[in-house]
Amino acid sequence: MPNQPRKPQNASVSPNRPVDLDRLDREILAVLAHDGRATYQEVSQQVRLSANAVADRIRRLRAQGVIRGYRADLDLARTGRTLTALSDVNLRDGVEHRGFEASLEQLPQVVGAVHVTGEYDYQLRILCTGTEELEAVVETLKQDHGVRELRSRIVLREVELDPTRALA
Amino acid sequence: MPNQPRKPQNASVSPNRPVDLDRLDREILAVLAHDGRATYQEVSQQVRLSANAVADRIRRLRAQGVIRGYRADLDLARTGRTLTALSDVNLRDGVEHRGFEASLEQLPQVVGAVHVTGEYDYQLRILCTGTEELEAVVETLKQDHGVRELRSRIVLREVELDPTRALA
DNA sequence: CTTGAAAATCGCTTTAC
DNA sequence: GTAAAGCGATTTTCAAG
Repeated sequence: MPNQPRKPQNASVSPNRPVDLDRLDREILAVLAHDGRATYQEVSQQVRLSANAVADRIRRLRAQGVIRGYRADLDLARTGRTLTALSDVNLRDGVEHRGFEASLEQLPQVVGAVHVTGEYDYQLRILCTGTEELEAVVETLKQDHGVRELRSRIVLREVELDPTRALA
Repeated sequence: MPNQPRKPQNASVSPNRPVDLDRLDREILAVLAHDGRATYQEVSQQVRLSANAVADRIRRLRAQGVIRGYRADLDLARTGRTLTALSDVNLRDGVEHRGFEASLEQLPQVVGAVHVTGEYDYQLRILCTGTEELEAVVETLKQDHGVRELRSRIVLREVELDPTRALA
Protein backbone atom coordinates (compact mmCIF):
# COMPACT_ATOMS: atom_id res chain seq x y z
CA MET A 1 0.00 0.00 0.00
CA PRO A 2 1.08 3.55 -0.41
CA ASN A 3 2.36 6.10 1.94
CA GLN A 4 1.69 4.40 5.23
CA PRO A 5 4.49 5.02 7.71
CA ARG A 6 6.00 1.58 7.84
CA LYS A 7 9.18 2.86 9.38
CA PRO A 8 10.02 3.11 12.20
CA GLN A 9 9.07 -0.52 12.54
CA ASN A 10 9.94 -0.39 16.22
CA ALA A 11 8.75 2.45 18.37
CA SER A 12 10.51 3.01 21.66
CA VAL A 13 8.09 3.78 24.42
CA SER A 14 8.51 3.97 28.14
CA PRO A 15 8.15 0.36 29.19
CA ASN A 16 5.90 -1.08 31.86
CA ARG A 17 3.38 1.68 31.50
CA PRO A 18 0.14 0.20 30.24
CA VAL A 19 -1.58 1.93 27.35
CA ASP A 20 -5.28 2.15 27.92
CA LEU A 21 -7.49 2.00 24.87
CA ASP A 22 -11.02 3.21 24.41
CA ARG A 23 -13.70 1.42 22.49
CA LEU A 24 -12.74 3.01 19.17
CA ASP A 25 -9.10 1.98 19.54
CA ARG A 26 -10.14 -1.59 20.18
CA GLU A 27 -12.42 -1.61 17.17
CA ILE A 28 -9.67 -0.25 14.95
CA LEU A 29 -7.21 -2.85 16.21
CA ALA A 30 -9.75 -5.59 15.61
CA VAL A 31 -10.12 -4.53 11.99
CA LEU A 32 -6.36 -4.38 11.43
CA ALA A 33 -5.76 -7.70 13.18
CA HIS A 34 -8.16 -9.26 10.72
CA ASP A 35 -7.00 -7.37 7.63
CA GLY A 36 -3.60 -5.80 8.03
CA ARG A 37 -3.87 -4.03 4.68
CA ALA A 38 -7.19 -2.34 5.25
CA THR A 39 -7.12 1.26 4.10
CA TYR A 40 -7.90 4.13 6.46
CA GLN A 41 -11.11 4.61 4.55
CA GLU A 42 -12.13 0.98 4.97
CA VAL A 43 -11.38 1.08 8.68
CA SER A 44 -13.27 4.32 9.07
CA GLN A 45 -16.37 2.78 7.52
CA GLN A 46 -16.36 -0.04 10.07
CA VAL A 47 -15.72 2.24 13.01
CA ARG A 48 -17.90 5.28 12.33
CA LEU A 49 -15.10 7.81 12.28
CA SER A 50 -13.54 9.99 9.63
CA ALA A 51 -10.64 8.49 7.74
CA ASN A 52 -8.38 11.22 9.06
CA ALA A 53 -9.29 10.50 12.67
CA VAL A 54 -8.68 6.81 12.06
CA ALA A 55 -5.30 7.58 10.55
CA ASP A 56 -4.36 9.67 13.58
CA ARG A 57 -5.30 6.89 15.96
CA ILE A 58 -3.46 4.24 13.98
CA ARG A 59 -0.33 6.39 13.92
CA ARG A 60 -0.61 6.86 17.67
CA LEU A 61 -1.11 3.12 18.30
CA ARG A 62 1.92 2.47 16.14
CA ALA A 63 4.04 4.97 18.09
CA GLN A 64 2.83 3.51 21.37
CA GLY A 65 3.98 0.08 20.25
CA VAL A 66 0.54 -1.47 20.47
CA ILE A 67 0.83 -2.13 16.75
CA ARG A 68 4.22 -3.75 16.33
CA GLY A 69 3.98 -3.95 12.58
CA TYR A 70 2.24 -5.76 9.75
CA ARG A 71 3.05 -9.27 8.60
CA ALA A 72 1.97 -11.60 5.88
CA ASP A 73 0.27 -14.63 7.40
CA LEU A 74 1.92 -17.60 5.72
CA ASP A 75 0.64 -21.16 5.59
CA LEU A 76 3.85 -23.15 5.69
CA ALA A 77 1.89 -26.39 5.57
CA ARG A 78 1.23 -25.60 1.91
CA THR A 79 4.94 -25.53 1.26
CA GLY A 80 5.34 -29.07 2.54
CA ARG A 81 6.01 -28.52 6.24
CA THR A 82 2.94 -30.44 7.32
CA LEU A 83 4.16 -31.73 10.67
CA THR A 84 4.16 -29.44 13.71
CA ALA A 85 5.56 -30.48 17.07
CA LEU A 86 5.58 -28.79 20.45
CA SER A 87 8.75 -29.87 22.22
CA ASP A 88 9.46 -29.25 25.89
CA VAL A 89 13.16 -29.02 26.50
CA ASN A 90 15.61 -29.05 29.39
CA LEU A 91 19.18 -27.85 29.02
CA ARG A 92 22.18 -29.69 30.35
CA ASP A 93 23.95 -28.24 33.37
CA GLY A 94 26.19 -25.34 32.46
CA VAL A 95 24.53 -24.55 29.15
CA GLU A 96 23.86 -20.81 28.84
CA HIS A 97 20.34 -19.82 27.96
CA ARG A 98 21.37 -17.09 25.56
CA GLY A 99 23.81 -19.37 23.86
CA PHE A 100 21.16 -21.99 23.38
CA GLU A 101 18.77 -19.44 21.92
CA ALA A 102 21.39 -18.13 19.53
CA SER A 103 22.20 -21.66 18.39
CA LEU A 104 18.59 -22.17 17.39
CA GLU A 105 19.20 -19.89 14.42
CA GLN A 106 20.91 -22.84 12.79
CA LEU A 107 17.73 -24.91 12.90
CA PRO A 108 15.23 -23.49 10.42
CA GLN A 109 12.60 -25.99 11.55
CA VAL A 110 12.42 -24.29 14.95
CA VAL A 111 9.97 -21.46 14.34
CA GLY A 112 9.19 -20.57 17.93
CA ALA A 113 10.77 -20.72 21.37
CA VAL A 114 9.49 -19.57 24.75
CA HIS A 115 11.38 -19.53 28.03
CA VAL A 116 8.97 -20.88 30.62
CA THR A 117 8.69 -21.76 34.29
CA GLY A 118 8.09 -25.26 35.51
CA GLU A 119 9.55 -28.63 34.78
CA TYR A 120 11.12 -27.64 31.46
CA ASP A 121 13.19 -24.64 30.43
CA TYR A 122 11.81 -23.99 26.95
CA GLN A 123 9.01 -24.96 24.71
CA LEU A 124 9.91 -25.11 21.06
CA ARG A 125 7.59 -25.10 18.07
CA ILE A 126 9.08 -27.25 15.33
CA LEU A 127 7.85 -27.37 11.72
CA CYS A 128 8.91 -30.38 9.67
CA THR A 129 8.15 -32.16 6.42
CA GLY A 130 7.65 -35.45 8.25
CA THR A 131 8.71 -37.65 11.10
CA GLU A 132 12.11 -38.34 9.60
CA GLU A 133 12.99 -34.68 9.66
CA LEU A 134 11.63 -34.30 13.18
CA GLU A 135 13.79 -37.18 14.31
CA ALA A 136 16.82 -35.49 12.82
CA VAL A 137 16.02 -32.17 14.51
CA VAL A 138 15.56 -33.87 17.87
CA GLU A 139 18.88 -35.64 17.53
CA THR A 140 20.62 -32.42 16.56
CA LEU A 141 19.12 -30.58 19.51
CA LYS A 142 20.50 -33.18 21.90
CA GLN A 143 23.88 -33.51 20.29
CA ASP A 144 24.76 -29.96 19.28
CA HIS A 145 22.57 -27.57 21.28
CA GLY A 146 22.94 -28.67 24.86
CA VAL A 147 19.54 -30.29 25.23
CA ARG A 148 19.42 -32.88 28.00
CA GLU A 149 15.78 -33.88 28.01
CA LEU A 150 13.21 -33.48 25.27
CA ARG A 151 9.54 -34.29 25.21
CA SER A 152 7.62 -33.76 21.99
CA ARG A 153 3.94 -33.70 21.14
CA ILE A 154 2.47 -33.66 17.67
CA VAL A 155 -0.01 -30.94 16.83
CA LEU A 156 -3.17 -32.55 15.49
CA ARG A 157 -5.01 -29.32 14.77
CA GLU A 158 -4.85 -25.63 15.53
CA VAL A 159 -8.15 -24.27 16.82
CA GLU A 160 -9.24 -21.15 15.00
CA LEU A 161 -9.57 -18.32 17.48
CA ASP A 162 -10.23 -14.70 16.73
CA PRO A 163 -7.00 -12.83 17.49
CA THR A 164 -9.15 -9.89 18.45
CA ARG A 165 -10.66 -11.54 21.49
CA ALA A 166 -8.01 -10.49 24.00
CA LEU A 167 -8.94 -6.86 23.45
CA ALA A 168 -12.28 -7.29 25.20
CA MET B 1 -3.43 0.58 0.72
CA PRO B 2 -5.08 1.01 -2.61
CA ASN B 3 -6.38 -1.47 -5.04
CA GLN B 4 -4.66 -4.54 -3.70
CA PRO B 5 -6.93 -7.56 -3.90
CA ARG B 6 -7.53 -8.22 -0.24
CA LYS B 7 -10.55 -10.33 -0.91
CA PRO B 8 -10.89 -13.24 -1.22
CA GLN B 9 -9.10 -13.59 2.11
CA ASN B 10 -9.33 -17.35 1.79
CA ALA B 11 -8.40 -19.10 -1.39
CA SER B 12 -9.63 -22.60 -1.91
CA VAL B 13 -6.96 -24.83 -3.33
CA SER B 14 -6.73 -28.55 -3.75
CA PRO B 15 -5.51 -29.72 -0.36
CA ASN B 16 -2.61 -31.99 0.42
CA ARG B 17 -0.74 -31.04 -2.70
CA PRO B 18 2.47 -29.25 -1.70
CA VAL B 19 3.31 -26.01 -3.47
CA ASP B 20 6.96 -25.83 -4.37
CA LEU B 21 8.57 -22.43 -4.35
CA ASP B 22 11.66 -21.23 -6.12
CA ARG B 23 14.24 -18.92 -4.66
CA LEU B 24 12.44 -15.78 -5.76
CA ASP B 25 9.17 -16.90 -4.20
CA ARG B 26 10.94 -17.50 -0.90
CA GLU B 27 12.60 -14.11 -1.01
CA ILE B 28 9.29 -12.41 -1.71
CA LEU B 29 7.62 -14.25 1.15
CA ALA B 30 10.44 -13.30 3.48
CA VAL B 31 9.95 -9.63 2.66
CA LEU B 32 6.20 -9.80 3.18
CA ALA B 33 6.54 -11.77 6.42
CA HIS B 34 8.70 -8.95 7.71
CA ASP B 35 6.65 -6.08 6.30
CA GLY B 36 3.16 -7.08 5.34
CA ARG B 37 2.44 -3.68 3.83
CA ALA B 38 5.43 -3.52 1.52
CA THR B 39 4.46 -2.27 -1.92
CA TYR B 40 5.15 -4.26 -5.06
CA GLN B 41 7.81 -1.74 -5.91
CA GLU B 42 9.52 -2.08 -2.54
CA VAL B 43 9.48 -5.85 -2.79
CA SER B 44 10.82 -5.71 -6.32
CA GLN B 45 13.79 -3.64 -5.19
CA GLN B 46 14.75 -6.23 -2.59
CA VAL B 47 14.32 -9.16 -4.95
CA ARG B 48 15.77 -7.90 -8.23
CA LEU B 49 12.64 -8.32 -10.27
CA SER B 50 10.24 -6.00 -12.00
CA ALA B 51 7.28 -4.81 -9.97
CA ASN B 52 4.93 -6.49 -12.42
CA ALA B 53 6.61 -9.85 -12.03
CA VAL B 54 6.54 -9.47 -8.26
CA ALA B 55 2.85 -8.63 -8.34
CA ASP B 56 2.12 -11.69 -10.46
CA ARG B 57 3.97 -13.96 -8.08
CA ILE B 58 2.31 -12.48 -5.00
CA ARG B 59 -1.10 -12.93 -6.57
CA ARG B 60 -0.26 -16.52 -7.37
CA LEU B 61 1.02 -17.22 -3.84
CA ARG B 62 -2.18 -15.72 -2.49
CA ALA B 63 -4.34 -17.90 -4.76
CA GLN B 64 -2.31 -20.96 -3.79
CA GLY B 65 -3.00 -20.25 -0.15
CA VAL B 66 0.64 -19.86 0.80
CA ILE B 67 -0.19 -16.30 1.79
CA ARG B 68 -3.26 -16.64 4.00
CA GLY B 69 -3.67 -12.90 4.45
CA TYR B 70 -2.16 -9.90 6.17
CA ARG B 71 -2.49 -9.08 9.84
CA ALA B 72 -1.48 -6.33 12.19
CA ASP B 73 1.02 -7.64 14.72
CA LEU B 74 -0.29 -6.44 18.09
CA ASP B 75 1.61 -6.24 21.36
CA LEU B 76 -1.10 -7.04 23.87
CA ALA B 77 1.37 -6.70 26.72
CA ARG B 78 1.26 -2.95 26.12
CA THR B 79 -2.47 -2.98 26.76
CA GLY B 80 -1.99 -4.49 30.20
CA ARG B 81 -2.10 -8.22 29.50
CA THR B 82 1.43 -8.80 30.74
CA LEU B 83 1.04 -12.37 31.96
CA THR B 84 1.14 -15.24 29.46
CA ALA B 85 0.57 -18.85 30.45
CA LEU B 86 0.82 -22.10 28.52
CA SER B 87 -1.73 -24.47 29.98
CA ASP B 88 -1.90 -28.17 29.21
CA VAL B 89 -5.40 -29.45 29.57
CA ASN B 90 -7.26 -32.74 29.79
CA LEU B 91 -11.00 -32.99 29.26
CA ARG B 92 -13.34 -34.96 31.49
CA ASP B 93 -14.79 -38.18 30.11
CA GLY B 94 -17.64 -37.56 27.75
CA VAL B 95 -16.77 -33.95 26.95
CA GLU B 96 -16.88 -33.35 23.21
CA HIS B 97 -13.81 -31.78 21.67
CA ARG B 98 -15.75 -29.48 19.38
CA GLY B 99 -17.99 -28.38 22.19
CA PHE B 100 -15.00 -27.54 24.34
CA GLU B 101 -13.42 -25.55 21.54
CA ALA B 102 -16.62 -23.62 20.93
CA SER B 103 -16.94 -22.82 24.61
CA LEU B 104 -13.51 -21.19 24.56
CA GLU B 105 -15.06 -18.30 22.68
CA GLN B 106 -16.45 -17.16 26.00
CA LEU B 107 -12.97 -16.78 27.48
CA PRO B 108 -11.25 -13.81 25.84
CA GLN B 109 -8.05 -14.53 27.75
CA VAL B 110 -7.60 -17.76 25.77
CA VAL B 111 -5.85 -16.57 22.61
CA GLY B 112 -4.65 -19.90 21.29
CA ALA B 113 -5.54 -23.57 21.44
CA VAL B 114 -3.93 -26.58 19.81
CA HIS B 115 -5.17 -30.14 19.82
CA VAL B 116 -2.15 -32.32 20.52
CA THR B 117 -1.07 -35.89 21.02
CA GLY B 118 0.36 -37.17 24.27
CA GLU B 119 -0.55 -36.88 27.90
CA TYR B 120 -2.82 -33.87 27.45
CA ASP B 121 -5.56 -33.11 24.97
CA TYR B 122 -4.96 -29.41 24.36
CA GLN B 123 -2.44 -26.72 25.00
CA LEU B 124 -3.95 -23.31 25.62
CA ARG B 125 -2.23 -19.95 25.45
CA ILE B 126 -3.75 -17.64 28.04
CA LEU B 127 -3.16 -13.87 28.24
CA CYS B 128 -3.97 -12.21 31.55
CA THR B 129 -3.45 -8.97 33.43
CA GLY B 130 -2.05 -10.81 36.42
CA THR B 131 -2.16 -13.93 38.54
CA GLU B 132 -5.60 -13.13 39.94
CA GLU B 133 -7.12 -13.17 36.49
CA LEU B 134 -5.25 -16.36 35.58
CA GLU B 135 -6.61 -18.01 38.70
CA ALA B 136 -10.13 -17.02 37.70
CA VAL B 137 -9.67 -18.37 34.16
CA VAL B 138 -8.31 -21.66 35.47
CA GLU B 139 -11.26 -22.05 37.81
CA THR B 140 -13.71 -21.26 35.04
CA LEU B 141 -12.10 -23.79 32.73
CA LYS B 142 -12.53 -26.51 35.31
CA GLN B 143 -16.03 -25.58 36.37
CA ASP B 144 -17.71 -24.58 33.12
CA HIS B 145 -15.69 -26.00 30.24
CA GLY B 146 -15.23 -29.66 31.12
CA VAL B 147 -11.56 -29.46 32.04
CA ARG B 148 -10.47 -32.28 34.33
CA GLU B 149 -6.76 -31.66 34.67
CA LEU B 150 -4.83 -28.48 34.05
CA ARG B 151 -1.14 -27.77 34.22
CA SER B 152 0.06 -24.22 33.62
CA ARG B 153 3.44 -22.70 32.99
CA ILE B 154 4.25 -19.02 32.99
CA VAL B 155 6.01 -17.59 29.95
CA LEU B 156 9.12 -15.77 31.08
CA ARG B 157 10.18 -14.56 27.65
CA GLU B 158 9.46 -15.16 24.00
CA VAL B 159 12.61 -15.75 21.97
CA GLU B 160 12.75 -13.60 18.87
CA LEU B 161 12.97 -15.83 15.83
CA ASP B 162 12.79 -14.81 12.21
CA PRO B 163 9.45 -16.08 10.89
CA THR B 164 11.15 -16.48 7.54
CA ARG B 165 13.48 -19.22 8.67
CA ALA B 166 11.16 -22.13 7.88
CA LEU B 167 11.31 -21.25 4.20
CA ALA B 168 14.94 -22.35 3.93
C1' DC C 1 -12.66 15.40 15.84
C1' DT C 2 -14.61 16.81 11.03
C1' DT C 3 -14.45 18.54 6.45
C1' DG C 4 -12.09 19.82 2.31
C1' DA C 5 -8.47 20.26 -0.68
C1' DA C 6 -3.69 19.54 -2.90
C1' DA C 7 0.23 16.73 -4.39
C1' DA C 8 2.49 12.31 -4.39
C1' DT C 9 2.20 7.43 -4.56
C1' DC C 10 0.38 3.07 -5.65
C1' DG C 11 -2.27 -0.75 -7.87
C1' DC C 12 -4.15 -2.31 -12.10
C1' DT C 13 -4.41 -2.79 -16.92
C1' DT C 14 -2.77 -2.41 -21.38
C1' DT C 15 0.75 -1.91 -24.68
C1' DA C 16 4.71 -2.80 -26.36
C1' DC C 17 9.47 -5.73 -26.48
C1' DG D 1 10.19 -11.92 -17.90
C1' DT D 2 10.99 -6.12 -18.77
C1' DA D 3 9.53 -1.29 -19.69
C1' DA D 4 6.28 2.46 -20.13
C1' DA D 5 1.98 4.61 -20.20
C1' DG D 6 -2.69 5.98 -18.39
C1' DC D 7 -6.50 5.61 -15.10
C1' DG D 8 -8.62 5.29 -10.74
C1' DA D 9 -7.98 5.02 -5.89
C1' DT D 10 -5.39 6.01 -1.70
C1' DT D 11 -2.23 8.25 1.59
C1' DT D 12 -0.30 12.24 3.32
C1' DT D 13 -0.22 16.83 4.58
C1' DC D 14 -2.17 21.12 5.22
C1' DA D 15 -5.84 24.10 6.02
C1' DA D 16 -10.02 25.79 8.67
C1' DG D 17 -14.07 25.17 11.74
